[in-house]
Amino acid sequence: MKRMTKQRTAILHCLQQSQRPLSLEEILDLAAKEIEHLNLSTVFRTMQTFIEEGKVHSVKMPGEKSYYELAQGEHRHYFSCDSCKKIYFINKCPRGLADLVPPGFKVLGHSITLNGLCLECTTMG
Amino acid sequence: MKRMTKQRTAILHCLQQSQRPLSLEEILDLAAKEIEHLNLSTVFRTMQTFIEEGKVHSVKMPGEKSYYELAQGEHRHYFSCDSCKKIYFINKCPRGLADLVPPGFKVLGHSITLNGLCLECTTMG
DNA sequence: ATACTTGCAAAAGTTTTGCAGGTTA
DNA sequence: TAACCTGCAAAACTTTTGCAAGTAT
Repeated sequence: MKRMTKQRTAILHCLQQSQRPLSLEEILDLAAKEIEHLNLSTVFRTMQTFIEEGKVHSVKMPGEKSYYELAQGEHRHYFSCDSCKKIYFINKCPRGLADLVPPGFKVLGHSITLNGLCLECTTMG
Repeated sequence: MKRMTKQRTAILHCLQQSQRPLSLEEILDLAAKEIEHLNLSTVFRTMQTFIEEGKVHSVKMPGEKSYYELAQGEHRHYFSCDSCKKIYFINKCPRGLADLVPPGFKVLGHSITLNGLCLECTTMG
Protein backbone atom coordinates (compact mmCIF):
# COMPACT_ATOMS: atom_id res chain seq x y z
CA MET A 1 0.00 0.00 0.00
CA LYS A 2 1.51 3.31 -1.14
CA ARG A 3 1.51 6.22 1.26
CA MET A 4 1.31 9.91 0.68
CA THR A 5 4.02 11.63 2.65
CA LYS A 6 5.01 15.28 2.79
CA GLN A 7 8.05 14.45 0.66
CA ARG A 8 5.94 12.88 -2.07
CA THR A 9 3.45 15.71 -1.93
CA ALA A 10 6.19 18.31 -2.37
CA ILE A 11 7.79 16.39 -5.21
CA LEU A 12 4.46 16.05 -6.98
CA HIS A 13 3.89 19.80 -6.66
CA CYS A 14 7.22 20.53 -8.33
CA LEU A 15 6.28 18.43 -11.32
CA GLN A 16 2.81 19.94 -11.50
CA GLN A 17 4.16 23.46 -11.46
CA SER A 18 6.89 22.88 -14.00
CA GLN A 19 6.49 23.66 -17.67
CA ARG A 20 9.20 21.21 -18.62
CA PRO A 21 10.64 17.85 -17.56
CA LEU A 22 12.94 18.06 -14.54
CA SER A 23 16.05 16.15 -13.57
CA LEU A 24 16.40 14.50 -10.18
CA GLU A 25 18.67 17.33 -9.06
CA GLU A 26 16.21 19.98 -10.19
CA ILE A 27 13.38 18.26 -8.36
CA LEU A 28 15.56 17.97 -5.27
CA ASP A 29 16.45 21.66 -5.31
CA LEU A 30 12.86 22.76 -5.81
CA ALA A 31 11.28 20.41 -3.30
CA ALA A 32 13.98 21.05 -0.71
CA LYS A 33 12.54 24.53 -0.32
CA GLU A 34 9.54 22.91 1.33
CA ILE A 35 11.17 19.88 2.94
CA GLU A 36 14.27 20.11 5.08
CA HIS A 37 16.93 17.44 4.52
CA LEU A 38 15.23 16.04 1.45
CA ASN A 39 17.53 13.49 -0.07
CA LEU A 40 18.28 12.61 -3.67
CA SER A 41 17.55 8.93 -3.11
CA THR A 42 14.11 9.83 -1.87
CA VAL A 43 13.50 11.74 -5.07
CA PHE A 44 14.85 8.84 -7.07
CA ARG A 45 12.70 6.26 -5.32
CA THR A 46 9.67 8.49 -5.51
CA MET A 47 10.12 8.73 -9.27
CA GLN A 48 10.26 4.94 -9.43
CA THR A 49 7.07 4.71 -7.45
CA PHE A 50 5.25 7.36 -9.47
CA ILE A 51 6.31 5.72 -12.71
CA GLU A 52 4.94 2.38 -11.48
CA GLU A 53 1.70 4.08 -10.57
CA GLY A 54 1.51 5.73 -13.97
CA LYS A 55 1.70 9.25 -12.57
CA VAL A 56 5.05 10.09 -14.12
CA HIS A 57 6.97 9.45 -17.32
CA SER A 58 10.72 9.31 -17.52
CA VAL A 59 12.30 11.20 -20.37
CA LYS A 60 15.57 9.81 -21.62
CA MET A 61 17.62 11.77 -24.07
CA PRO A 62 20.65 10.46 -25.94
CA GLY A 63 23.73 11.25 -23.87
CA GLU A 64 21.81 13.09 -21.16
CA LYS A 65 20.73 12.17 -17.69
CA SER A 66 17.10 11.23 -17.04
CA TYR A 67 14.31 13.76 -16.74
CA TYR A 68 10.82 13.32 -15.35
CA GLU A 69 7.44 14.82 -16.13
CA LEU A 70 3.84 14.16 -15.21
CA ALA A 71 2.45 11.41 -17.41
CA GLN A 72 0.79 12.83 -20.49
CA GLY A 73 -2.07 11.30 -22.38
CA GLU A 74 -0.42 12.34 -25.59
CA HIS A 75 2.72 11.05 -27.17
CA ARG A 76 5.47 13.68 -26.93
CA HIS A 77 8.88 14.49 -28.22
CA TYR A 78 11.56 16.74 -26.83
CA PHE A 79 13.95 19.53 -27.61
CA SER A 80 17.23 19.57 -25.70
CA CYS A 81 19.09 22.87 -25.45
CA ASP A 82 22.79 22.36 -26.13
CA SER A 83 23.63 25.38 -24.02
CA CYS A 84 21.50 25.40 -20.86
CA LYS A 85 20.60 21.68 -20.96
CA LYS A 86 16.95 22.35 -20.30
CA ILE A 87 14.45 20.04 -21.92
CA TYR A 88 11.35 21.34 -23.67
CA PHE A 89 8.50 19.27 -24.98
CA ILE A 90 7.06 19.29 -28.46
CA ASN A 91 3.48 18.29 -28.98
CA LYS A 92 3.66 17.72 -32.68
CA CYS A 93 4.72 14.35 -33.97
CA PRO A 94 5.80 13.56 -37.50
CA ARG A 95 4.07 10.82 -39.46
CA GLY A 96 5.31 7.94 -41.47
CA LEU A 97 8.22 6.94 -39.27
CA ALA A 98 7.29 3.29 -39.53
CA ASP A 99 7.98 3.57 -43.26
CA LEU A 100 11.67 4.11 -42.51
CA VAL A 101 12.37 0.54 -41.46
CA PRO A 102 12.92 -2.44 -43.75
CA PRO A 103 9.98 -4.75 -44.50
CA GLY A 104 9.33 -7.33 -41.81
CA PHE A 105 10.41 -5.07 -38.97
CA LYS A 106 7.71 -4.20 -36.49
CA VAL A 107 7.88 -0.67 -35.10
CA LEU A 108 6.42 -0.50 -31.61
CA GLY A 109 7.68 2.91 -30.54
CA HIS A 110 9.99 5.74 -31.33
CA SER A 111 11.98 8.49 -29.73
CA ILE A 112 12.81 11.81 -31.31
CA THR A 113 15.10 14.37 -29.81
CA LEU A 114 15.76 17.67 -31.47
CA ASN A 115 18.68 19.66 -30.17
CA GLY A 116 20.00 23.15 -30.64
CA LEU A 117 19.45 26.43 -28.84
CA CYS A 118 16.30 27.36 -26.98
CA LEU A 119 14.68 30.77 -27.26
CA GLU A 120 16.47 32.13 -24.19
CA CYS A 121 19.89 30.97 -25.24
CA THR A 122 19.39 32.15 -28.82
CA THR A 123 18.59 35.70 -27.76
CA MET A 124 21.28 35.83 -25.08
CA GLY A 125 24.05 34.30 -27.16
CA MET B 1 50.45 15.59 -35.28
CA LYS B 2 48.46 12.40 -34.76
CA ARG B 3 50.32 9.13 -34.63
CA MET B 4 49.32 5.65 -35.69
CA THR B 5 50.08 3.25 -32.90
CA LYS B 6 49.41 -0.46 -32.62
CA GLN B 7 46.60 0.34 -30.18
CA ARG B 8 44.87 2.65 -32.62
CA THR B 9 45.36 0.23 -35.46
CA ALA B 10 43.77 -2.60 -33.49
CA ILE B 11 40.87 -0.42 -32.38
CA LEU B 12 40.23 0.70 -35.94
CA HIS B 13 40.20 -2.92 -37.12
CA CYS B 14 37.52 -3.78 -34.57
CA LEU B 15 35.27 -1.06 -35.88
CA GLN B 16 35.95 -1.99 -39.49
CA GLN B 17 35.06 -5.61 -38.89
CA SER B 18 31.92 -4.94 -36.91
CA GLN B 19 28.49 -4.88 -38.48
CA ARG B 20 27.08 -2.75 -35.70
CA PRO B 21 28.12 0.07 -33.38
CA LEU B 22 30.27 -1.07 -30.44
CA SER B 23 30.53 0.15 -26.87
CA LEU B 24 33.86 1.10 -25.27
CA GLU B 25 33.87 -2.17 -23.37
CA GLU B 26 33.16 -4.19 -26.48
CA ILE B 27 35.97 -2.47 -28.33
CA LEU B 28 38.29 -3.06 -25.38
CA ASP B 29 37.46 -6.76 -25.23
CA LEU B 30 37.92 -7.23 -28.96
CA ALA B 31 41.09 -5.18 -29.32
CA ALA B 32 42.64 -6.66 -26.17
CA LYS B 33 42.96 -9.92 -28.09
CA GLU B 34 45.65 -8.22 -30.16
CA ILE B 35 47.08 -5.80 -27.62
CA GLU B 36 48.17 -6.84 -24.15
CA HIS B 37 47.21 -4.51 -21.30
CA LEU B 38 45.01 -2.35 -23.48
CA ASN B 39 43.25 0.11 -21.25
CA LEU B 40 39.74 1.50 -21.37
CA SER B 41 40.99 5.08 -21.20
CA THR B 42 43.05 4.44 -24.30
CA VAL B 43 39.94 3.25 -26.10
CA PHE B 44 38.05 6.26 -24.82
CA ARG B 45 40.70 8.77 -25.90
CA THR B 46 41.12 7.03 -29.22
CA MET B 47 37.41 7.43 -29.85
CA GLN B 48 37.75 11.13 -29.03
CA THR B 49 40.61 11.43 -31.46
CA PHE B 50 38.89 9.49 -34.23
CA ILE B 51 35.74 11.55 -33.79
CA GLU B 52 37.78 14.76 -34.09
CA GLU B 53 39.39 13.40 -37.21
CA GLY B 54 36.01 12.48 -38.63
CA LYS B 55 36.80 8.75 -38.76
CA VAL B 56 34.19 7.75 -36.19
CA HIS B 57 30.69 8.70 -35.11
CA SER B 58 29.34 8.24 -31.64
CA VAL B 59 25.88 6.71 -31.39
CA LYS B 60 23.87 7.71 -28.37
CA MET B 61 20.59 6.02 -27.61
CA PRO B 62 18.18 7.18 -24.94
CA GLY B 63 19.04 5.50 -21.67
CA GLU B 64 21.96 3.57 -23.14
CA LYS B 65 25.68 4.04 -22.91
CA SER B 66 27.57 5.35 -25.94
CA TYR B 67 28.32 3.26 -28.98
CA TYR B 68 30.79 3.97 -31.76
CA GLU B 69 30.86 3.20 -35.45
CA LEU B 70 32.94 4.18 -38.45
CA ALA B 71 31.76 7.53 -39.75
CA GLN B 72 29.19 7.25 -42.49
CA GLY B 73 28.81 9.72 -45.29
CA GLU B 74 25.10 9.73 -44.74
CA HIS B 75 23.12 10.88 -41.77
CA ARG B 76 21.76 7.78 -40.05
CA HIS B 77 19.16 6.75 -37.59
CA TYR B 78 18.78 3.51 -35.70
CA PHE B 79 16.34 0.77 -34.97
CA SER B 80 16.75 -0.97 -31.64
CA CYS B 81 15.24 -4.44 -31.30
CA ASP B 82 13.40 -4.81 -28.01
CA SER B 83 13.97 -8.54 -28.05
CA CYS B 84 17.53 -9.25 -29.23
CA LYS B 85 18.92 -5.76 -28.49
CA LYS B 86 20.67 -5.52 -31.82
CA ILE B 87 20.90 -2.11 -33.43
CA TYR B 88 20.13 -1.71 -37.12
CA PHE B 89 20.85 1.21 -39.39
CA ILE B 90 18.18 3.22 -41.09
CA ASN B 91 19.41 5.27 -43.98
CA LYS B 92 16.24 7.18 -44.65
CA CYS B 93 15.60 10.38 -42.76
CA PRO B 94 12.33 12.28 -42.43
CA ARG B 95 12.15 15.95 -43.37
CA GLY B 96 10.66 18.96 -41.77
CA LEU B 97 11.60 18.14 -38.19
CA ALA B 98 12.72 21.73 -37.57
CA ASP B 99 9.11 22.79 -38.06
CA LEU B 100 8.18 20.98 -34.86
CA VAL B 101 9.83 23.47 -32.50
CA PRO B 102 8.42 26.77 -31.27
CA PRO B 103 9.51 29.98 -32.99
CA GLY B 104 12.85 31.32 -31.79
CA PHE B 105 14.31 27.91 -31.17
CA LYS B 106 17.25 26.98 -33.35
CA VAL B 107 17.42 23.32 -34.36
CA LEU B 108 21.00 22.16 -34.90
CA GLY B 109 20.51 18.41 -34.95
CA HIS B 110 18.20 15.54 -34.25
CA SER B 111 18.19 11.95 -33.13
CA ILE B 112 15.62 9.33 -33.96
CA THR B 113 15.45 5.90 -32.46
CA LEU B 114 12.80 3.47 -33.56
CA ASN B 115 12.24 0.40 -31.47
CA GLY B 116 10.25 -2.77 -31.83
CA LEU B 117 10.98 -6.20 -33.25
CA CYS B 118 13.47 -6.90 -36.02
CA LEU B 119 12.75 -9.27 -38.90
CA GLU B 120 14.37 -12.23 -37.15
CA CYS B 121 12.52 -11.75 -33.90
CA THR B 122 9.22 -11.09 -35.66
CA THR B 123 9.35 -14.39 -37.56
CA MET B 124 10.65 -16.38 -34.58
CA GLY B 125 8.23 -14.95 -32.04
C1' DA C 1 64.89 15.12 -29.14
C1' DT C 2 60.29 16.44 -28.94
C1' DA C 3 55.72 15.94 -28.79
C1' DC C 4 52.29 12.67 -28.73
C1' DT C 5 50.36 8.23 -26.39
C1' DT C 6 49.62 4.89 -23.04
C1' DG C 7 48.58 2.48 -18.63
C1' DC C 8 47.28 3.02 -14.15
C1' DA C 9 44.91 5.19 -10.60
C1' DA C 10 41.59 7.93 -9.29
C1' DA C 11 37.97 11.70 -9.85
C1' DA C 12 33.51 12.98 -11.40
C1' DG C 13 28.67 12.37 -12.59
C1' DT C 14 24.46 9.66 -12.49
C1' DT C 15 21.97 5.88 -10.87
C1' DT C 16 21.13 2.30 -7.14
C1' DT C 17 21.09 -0.15 -2.89
C1' DG C 18 21.63 -1.38 2.37
C1' DC C 19 20.27 -0.29 6.63
C1' DA C 20 18.69 1.69 10.95
C1' DG C 21 15.40 4.79 12.48
C1' DG C 22 11.08 7.43 11.65
C1' DT C 23 6.28 7.68 9.82
C1' DT C 24 1.74 6.43 7.83
C1' DA C 25 -2.50 4.03 7.68
C1' DT D 1 1.93 -2.28 15.15
C1' DA D 2 3.11 -3.70 10.83
C1' DA D 3 4.42 -2.20 6.67
C1' DC D 4 6.13 1.45 4.33
C1' DC D 5 9.42 5.58 3.83
C1' DT D 6 13.31 8.42 4.60
C1' DG D 7 18.06 10.06 5.22
C1' DC D 8 22.66 8.93 5.07
C1' DA D 9 26.42 6.43 3.40
C1' DA D 10 28.33 4.02 0.09
C1' DA D 11 28.36 0.89 -4.10
C1' DA D 12 27.98 0.33 -9.05
C1' DC D 13 28.66 2.16 -13.67
C1' DT D 14 30.06 5.02 -17.28
C1' DT D 15 32.76 8.78 -18.52
C1' DT D 16 36.96 11.75 -17.71
C1' DT D 17 41.33 13.43 -16.16
C1' DG D 18 46.33 13.67 -14.02
C1' DC D 19 50.68 12.04 -14.38
C1' DA D 20 54.91 9.57 -15.07
C1' DA D 21 56.76 6.43 -18.31
C1' DG D 22 56.88 4.82 -23.09
C1' DT D 23 56.77 5.51 -28.22
C1' DA D 24 56.40 7.44 -32.98
C1' DT D 25 58.23 10.66 -36.04
